[in-house]
Amino acid sequence: MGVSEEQKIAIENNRSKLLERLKSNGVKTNGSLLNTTVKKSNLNSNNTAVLTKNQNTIKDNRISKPYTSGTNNFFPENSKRDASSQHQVPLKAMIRKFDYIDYDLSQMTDSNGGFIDSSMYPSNSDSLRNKNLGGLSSGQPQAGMTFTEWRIAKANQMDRVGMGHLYQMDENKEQPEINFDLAVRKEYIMDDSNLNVLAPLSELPTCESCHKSIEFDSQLLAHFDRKACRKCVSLKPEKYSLLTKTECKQDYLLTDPELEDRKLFHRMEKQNPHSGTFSRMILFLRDEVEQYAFKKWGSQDKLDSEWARREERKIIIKEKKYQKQLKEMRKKTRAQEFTKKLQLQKFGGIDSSKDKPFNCSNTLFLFSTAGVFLGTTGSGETYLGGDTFLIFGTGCW
Amino acid sequence: MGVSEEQKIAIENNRSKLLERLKSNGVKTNGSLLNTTVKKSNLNSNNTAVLTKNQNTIKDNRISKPYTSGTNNFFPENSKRDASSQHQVPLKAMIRKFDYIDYDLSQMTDSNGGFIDSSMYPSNSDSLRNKNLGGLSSGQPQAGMTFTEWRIAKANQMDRVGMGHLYQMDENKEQPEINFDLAVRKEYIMDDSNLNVLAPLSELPTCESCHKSIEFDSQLLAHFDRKACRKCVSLKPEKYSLLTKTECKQDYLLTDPELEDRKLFHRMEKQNPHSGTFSRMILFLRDEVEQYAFKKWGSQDKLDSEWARREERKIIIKEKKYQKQLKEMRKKTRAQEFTKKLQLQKFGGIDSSKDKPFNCSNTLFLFSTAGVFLGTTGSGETYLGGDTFLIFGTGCW
DNA sequence: TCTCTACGGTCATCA
DNA sequence: TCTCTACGGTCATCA
Repeated sequence: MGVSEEQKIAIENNRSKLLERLKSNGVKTNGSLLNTTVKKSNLNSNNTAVLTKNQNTIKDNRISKPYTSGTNNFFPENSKRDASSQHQVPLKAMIRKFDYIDYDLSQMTDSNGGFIDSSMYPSNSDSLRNKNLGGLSSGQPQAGMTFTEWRIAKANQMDRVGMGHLYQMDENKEQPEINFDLAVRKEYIMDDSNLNVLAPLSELPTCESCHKSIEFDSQLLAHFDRKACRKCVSLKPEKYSLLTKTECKQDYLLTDPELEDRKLFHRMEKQNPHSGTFSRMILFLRDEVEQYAFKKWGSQDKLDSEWARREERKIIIKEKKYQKQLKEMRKKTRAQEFTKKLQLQKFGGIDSSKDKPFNCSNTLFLFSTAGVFLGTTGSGETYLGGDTFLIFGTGCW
Repeated sequence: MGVSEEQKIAIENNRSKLLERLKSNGVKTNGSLLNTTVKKSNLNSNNTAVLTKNQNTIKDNRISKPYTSGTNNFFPENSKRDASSQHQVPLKAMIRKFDYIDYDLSQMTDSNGGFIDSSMYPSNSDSLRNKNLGGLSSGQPQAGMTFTEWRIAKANQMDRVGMGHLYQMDENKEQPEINFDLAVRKEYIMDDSNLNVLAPLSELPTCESCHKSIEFDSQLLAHFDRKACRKCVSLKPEKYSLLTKTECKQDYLLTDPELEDRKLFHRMEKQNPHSGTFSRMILFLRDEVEQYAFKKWGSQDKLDSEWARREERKIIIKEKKYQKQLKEMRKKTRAQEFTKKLQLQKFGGIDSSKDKPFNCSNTLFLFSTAGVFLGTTGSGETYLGGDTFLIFGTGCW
């Protein structure tokens, strides 16, 4: 439908009102990082509001308060076992299947050629997802692993359920010079006898982001196969922050099947912050998700406009619903009033010429469903609440 | 919205037109059984048609050409191995897992207390669905079965994939006096040494429908645990006919999760009539489905009215879509015409006073989005194709 | 700082 | 005489 001048003005008004509201709710409209996402409640207005299409704003809404992967469970300073520092209410304990089941036959996949799953053997795992230690789909220690691999896999299990270290470290003990992060990369720093024979610095891989640090965020390394130092991780949330599954769906318009596809994204599971008995929270790496989403929707701009389109649509639908309810209400109220007035006229002594209940001051213009103009009602006719005409029918007018 | 007199007349017209069409398509509107269901194509009209609410008609549409369970695989006269008598095109062979896998570990259910599944032992199967032989969820022969039970289960497997008998019978051989149906009920007719010691007739159970026959439709017995003779089965399709899953969804408004719930309905699986490699066709007993649907929707009437409501809705939505397309088309055409005329006026020598392309003979009444009457356009103004006004806004008129 | 599945509908696609 | 899952959305409910 085309938009009249008057509508344009109304829309502009609404647009600026919305922007005001967003700002007052803590959403910044410049390029800096945001403290709040645009929540439903912010947009849930009864006015038909048009969303700003400013790219920065939309993008920034997406890169809102992130999960940083900086909370590194391998480091002693973060090794508090319970999550009470983050959550005021103590969480219910988590039920962890691998505590009492080592081999879950029900998780075996039917390969339609017997039940030998080549992915059980690391030497066979040539696919993208199996290539790295953190990506072993079950997170369980598997056959054919070295002890170090097993230890990492076990740590991943722990990470996944938010339980911290496999071997709890002494908090007072001084941090060893070679920390777990480096120990992980045994091919570089340890020989077969497990002695520390640190290779020359020039041969060590460095942070993918600053290309300086040789100490990596082990959570990122273990779960997402990315070598980045903790500093870069915390400084670049637009790349390294973690998103919940729900956020991925909302902000990047990904679907459940996509997010469930282990070949598409790495994932890290954590205890659900609401309760340990609830479904686990699933975290994705923004960088991976964003890359995929941009490809899926064609470009960042296309994703953004699709996002805006849907938000607008939501508002319009809400608006329509609201108007409908309002109309229903009004109809009902009028019918009640009408009945009351009738009763009063019948039984009371009201001067009906003074107090006609349903006279409309405006003339009604009657159209048939075909859009043909039928005529007008006389001024002062009684309006009984039913919709007696329709416009926008099939015909030409 | 209320309906004007003119609309009422149009609706009545459409209703009678629809009825004509339904009749000419072989859908009877009296109480007898139908040969055709009301297919989408029948209802797929561009007019806003109102469906008849005649209960018999709706019900009869539901009890349309049924799958009878009369094709009894236990009887020699029906023992043609392939389905070529029914299908002109030979079907592709079916892939049957149980031909090469005896125990499918991937089908094991995680009981969260180890993997001992009590339903594997018939003595433990006290639930409604496990109580009967046909209901063993996997259809596979299970541990602890007697040979007869195993034979029935095996026959069910065969039924399920539409492959007929386990032991093919000689078609020329005379039918034995005691047929398979009776043999199944060994507790009545056989002693432990498997000799035929037919019990007195008075002690045998009889058909649940006519209470006379002692020979039951074995398909119905095996899959649906119902003791009814083949005559009754074929005479009472409103009870004993079988419905595909798709039909259950369409006609009884059941959902996938309901139909997948093995505790709710018995089921029988057959080879997909389109191809053996497609997903198996799943058949349900109308009696069970109907009982459940009536309970689900409150009553038969409520189910019927819900069905009608949805059909009407579908038509209305189609109608709207069509009108929208039409309007789009017209708009486009007008724009093209307009351009053409302009070009002609510019370059040709047309008398524009005679041939004004877009003058509307009717006056336009302009409303704001708030429903406020703004005024009228002068007669003869040019209409440029955009919708320049909206009615039914928020205000009072 | 949540996740899953249900609902209503429609659809193509494939199996 | 088919079935399944995908899509878009919304929701309550429960976990």
